[in-house]
Amino acid sequence: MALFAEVIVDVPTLQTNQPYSYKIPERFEAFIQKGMRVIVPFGKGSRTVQGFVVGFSDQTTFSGDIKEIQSLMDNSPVLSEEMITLGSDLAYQTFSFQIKCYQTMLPAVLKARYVRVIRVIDEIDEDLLFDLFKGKDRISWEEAEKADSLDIVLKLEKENKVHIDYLVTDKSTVKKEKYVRPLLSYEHLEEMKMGIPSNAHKQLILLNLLQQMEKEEEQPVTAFKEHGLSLSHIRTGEGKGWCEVVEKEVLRDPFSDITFEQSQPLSLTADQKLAFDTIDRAVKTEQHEVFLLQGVTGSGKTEVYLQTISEVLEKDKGALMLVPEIALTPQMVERFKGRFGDRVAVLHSGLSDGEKYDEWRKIERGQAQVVVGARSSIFAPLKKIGLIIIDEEHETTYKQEEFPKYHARDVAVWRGQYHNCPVLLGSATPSLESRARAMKGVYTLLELSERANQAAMPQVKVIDMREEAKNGNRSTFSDVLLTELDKRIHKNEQAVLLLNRRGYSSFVLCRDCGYVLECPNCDISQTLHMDTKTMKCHYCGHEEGIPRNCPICTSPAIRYYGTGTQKVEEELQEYLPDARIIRMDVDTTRKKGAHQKLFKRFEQKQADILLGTQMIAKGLDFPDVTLVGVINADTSLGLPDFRSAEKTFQLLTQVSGRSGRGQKTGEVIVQSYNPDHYAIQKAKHHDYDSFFKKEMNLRRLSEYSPYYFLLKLSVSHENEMTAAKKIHEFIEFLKPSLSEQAIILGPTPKSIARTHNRYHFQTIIKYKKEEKLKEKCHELLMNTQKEQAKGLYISLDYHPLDFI
DNA sequence: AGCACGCCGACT
DNA sequence: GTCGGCGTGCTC
Repeated sequence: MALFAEVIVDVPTLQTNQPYSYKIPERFEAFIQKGMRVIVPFGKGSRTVQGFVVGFSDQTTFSGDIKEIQSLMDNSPVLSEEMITLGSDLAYQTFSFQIKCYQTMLPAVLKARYVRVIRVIDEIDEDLLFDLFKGKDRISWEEAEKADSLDIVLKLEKENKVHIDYLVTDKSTVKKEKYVRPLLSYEHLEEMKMGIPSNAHKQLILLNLLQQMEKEEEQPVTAFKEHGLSLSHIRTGEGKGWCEVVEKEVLRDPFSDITFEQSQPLSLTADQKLAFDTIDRAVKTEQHEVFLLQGVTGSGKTEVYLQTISEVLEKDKGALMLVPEIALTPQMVERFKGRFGDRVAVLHSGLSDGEKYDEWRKIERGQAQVVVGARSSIFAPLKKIGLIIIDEEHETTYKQEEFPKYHARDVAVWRGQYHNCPVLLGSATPSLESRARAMKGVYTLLELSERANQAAMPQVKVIDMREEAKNGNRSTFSDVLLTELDKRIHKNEQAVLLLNRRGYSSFVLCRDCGYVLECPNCDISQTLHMDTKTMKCHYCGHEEGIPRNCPICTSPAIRYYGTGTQKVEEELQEYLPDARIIRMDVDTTRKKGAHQKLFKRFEQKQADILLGTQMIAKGLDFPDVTLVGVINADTSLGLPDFRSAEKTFQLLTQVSGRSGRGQKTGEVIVQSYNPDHYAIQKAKHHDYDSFFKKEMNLRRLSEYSPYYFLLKLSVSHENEMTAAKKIHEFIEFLKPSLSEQAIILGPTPKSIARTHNRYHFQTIIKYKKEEKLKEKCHELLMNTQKEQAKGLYISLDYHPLDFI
């Protein structure tokens, strides 16, 4: 047996971001395993913290006294060998702490909770005992804090009158249910009937029910309650030795009250079959390969997923499928549960922590082999993975914006390599990065170019809002859109209206010519800052005055652009008084399950128009929707982001795909002040390929991804000068190790330059190949530990998606 | 993070 | 003289 356990402790700092050696007490020798959570003493006092055992060793270089592990928190490991390695890799790649990675990979309930308890161990002053301890022998740290008596407590501790216990627990609760078990045989129970009073009806019922069971068979107490028996009735029987009540561990099933209709595999189109065969070959030969499945909206990507997963299950392996949170609709869950039944575990944000934990255990124990879920499901504890799918791979929600700032796609590829299994990226509108990789042969491209049910792609009309303005229509809606909406209401068909409100930044747009003010250096939109009354570029910091007239057409109608959903709804109701409208935005969907309810209402045709933001663009399948309207296509074009055209194209394509899914052909109306913009024109013609070509060319010229990689460095401090000085200093530190090719944008104050009384600055490094950059960044973080401890905040984001 | 050690100002 | 302020450095 190894002498020491190597433990990653729950102290998220750089200095402690390494394994610590602990002695293994004899009593744990037989039980301790890699990947278990342990409680260890840490630091000078008697503080204890949670830790993860990541390895064992027979010797240690540490010269000080080595402490012992205090206790084990698990009976079996919560982290597999794979997860231990993945966590430490992830920490390095994302500039994060190992402990944070492990915590992110596990259900929230397994995270440590720390409780400090003050316990009286010697005679103390009676008044004090009464005042502070209320006559008890212990109180919690929080109670003492509330009573403002921490100074007294610390004094008492010095005098050895009280002891402070550091307790480590977690929030994991295993749900238990009570079961009844007869202890007597049928005949024996029959005899018992003689002995009870004639008016003891409940007892008689109980005896009868017990007689219907085999001896020692178990039935839940709830089954007895249906016959009018309470727990106390059963307890009486228990007292008489007829039966006993036992507790059994059960898994919460969030879908227990829903029955899923069994669904059968559909026959595949030629395209689908080809895609299926190609992926299936990689599954069968256990080859790691990344596939990009590019299929137009409605081309049946999901059916390809389902059938490939079936093959994976045949091989006795598991499959992992990631979808964006908002696409995790009951419709989607139904399709998976319908095909694979109980073998599916679903992880989404609507579940309680306890429910998530149970789904996690179901996977861990091998009771579920198919996992469907949002971003963090990429860490699902499947032991043998045969396939990983990322649906809507272009979605930005796959990148976590908090530490660790990981991208699920990168983790998917990592796990795919580990398990020797294919990774399948699916989208109607792949990110430029993925498509470019497919062109270079890094990924294998598979295409589905036709809709599965032979339905035609919807007709897209682009309405020039400048013309509308010229004709005196200054409202949110064009005449054409209103007319078409009215038609739908009378034909008893439905419409979806998208209010494009991507991001929160404001920009200025010319209402006469559609011009958006751009940065002369960075080719991205400038953002309006009312505090300084200027236009600013978020990338390089360029700043200029707010234009009074359009620099292109000299019109004075150049102004701030943006509208709220509620305002739009009111306006729409005015124009169409008979329309039944469902509004979906953050306000109406805040409550748990509100989302589903609203969709259900729309599905049951209790409304004519579904008006909403981004959340209505994805994955919905309503056969009676024959019109999709995009109210303001320009909002996403004006984003201060070099991906604004790509995001606009994706959004328009996705939302157009909602129209004409049934038998009737669909129509799409896009309102814009920039009707000729290529993102809008290419979306209109459903032409991904030529959009890709055009956008790639622009990216090459403006030196952005996928031609360049990006790294974002953010610094903040309560003192503006310090923050500014430091970020310059850090750039100077990194610069010498960069090649000629690298380009540094900024530094610049962030759009919200001051939050929580801190000043934020950021800089973006564009580069092609910098072998030493990552290492140098780690060096930077190590060198600045002291300053970081003194309130200087440094954050590095590898492949950032967010520049605001 | 949290705690102890350590070196300077206003009190019993 | 001491109590206690929070600056600094370490935690197997």
